Amino acid sequence: MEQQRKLVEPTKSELEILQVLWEVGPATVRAVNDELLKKKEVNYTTTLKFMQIMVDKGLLKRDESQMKHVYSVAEEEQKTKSQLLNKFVDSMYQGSASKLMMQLLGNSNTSKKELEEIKKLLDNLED
Amino acid sequence: MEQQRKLVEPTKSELEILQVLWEVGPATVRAVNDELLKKKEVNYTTTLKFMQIMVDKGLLKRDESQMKHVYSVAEEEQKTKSQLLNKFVDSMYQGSASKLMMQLLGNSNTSKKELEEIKKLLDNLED
DNA sequence: TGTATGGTACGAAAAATTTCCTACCTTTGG
DNA sequence: CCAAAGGTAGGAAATTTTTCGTACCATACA
Repeated sequence: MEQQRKLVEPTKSELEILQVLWEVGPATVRAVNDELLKKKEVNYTTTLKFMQIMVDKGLLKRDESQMKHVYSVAEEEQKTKSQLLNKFVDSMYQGSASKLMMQLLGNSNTSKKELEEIKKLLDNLED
Repeated sequence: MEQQRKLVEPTKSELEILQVLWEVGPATVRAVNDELLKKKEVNYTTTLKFMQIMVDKGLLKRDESQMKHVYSVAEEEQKTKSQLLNKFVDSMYQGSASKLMMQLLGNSNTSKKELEEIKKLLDNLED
């Protein structure tokens, strides 16, 4: 049963699967599950079910030409991440990227090295 | 039934309530609900229930000395936001703030004005 | 006084998300 | 050919999150 367009939000678990596919590219359920297993206990059929649901929702595409179906993401990694980031900025910082930055800067977890990186980025952006 | 310490994650709905309390400060259920109503349809008792649950989870505190209980957040806004941001950066950008920045920069929603703001921030940080 | 109004508490229904059991199919190797 | 291994499909149970009905208490005021 095919589903609609309208920008489906991945759930927590679905996002984990997206992460794996972003990292390793198109893959079988087995491969994805093995990857997930490095982080937490999860049953093969559970992962299978999720990936089926995600196809249904339009989050993934599936190549069924082989018995071992190969799944890949339906949207580009950057597009999806950007959507999620936007939603995050909107809901947490009233859409203000610089407010988010301030948080990041006041954040001990953001290292000096990171800050240098960021400055470099901005400088390059001048052009 | 009082709950544990261990950094409870607010759910989507709980986060909405936190947002309101961050904005208006300590408030009654009625006040929070009225605020929520500006954004979406929501029943008074639903909001009440959430806020009770949140007290239980340790996300909110409650002053019961008056009949109209007054709720306030249990943790500082910045602390909570910072936690959530960290989790977001970790899960989406492998903990790299500069990766997140790049996303933000490549993002049409981030305006020139925002970028200026951010540069200013970083410059001030030099000291 | 007593009734309308507006609060809280509680439990349970409804919906969404997560998990897993079972049936069944295909491939592989002895 | 048969059994074992490893796939998919689908339904349904379990859990978590969300929603709401109802009971009950307090206050206000006609």
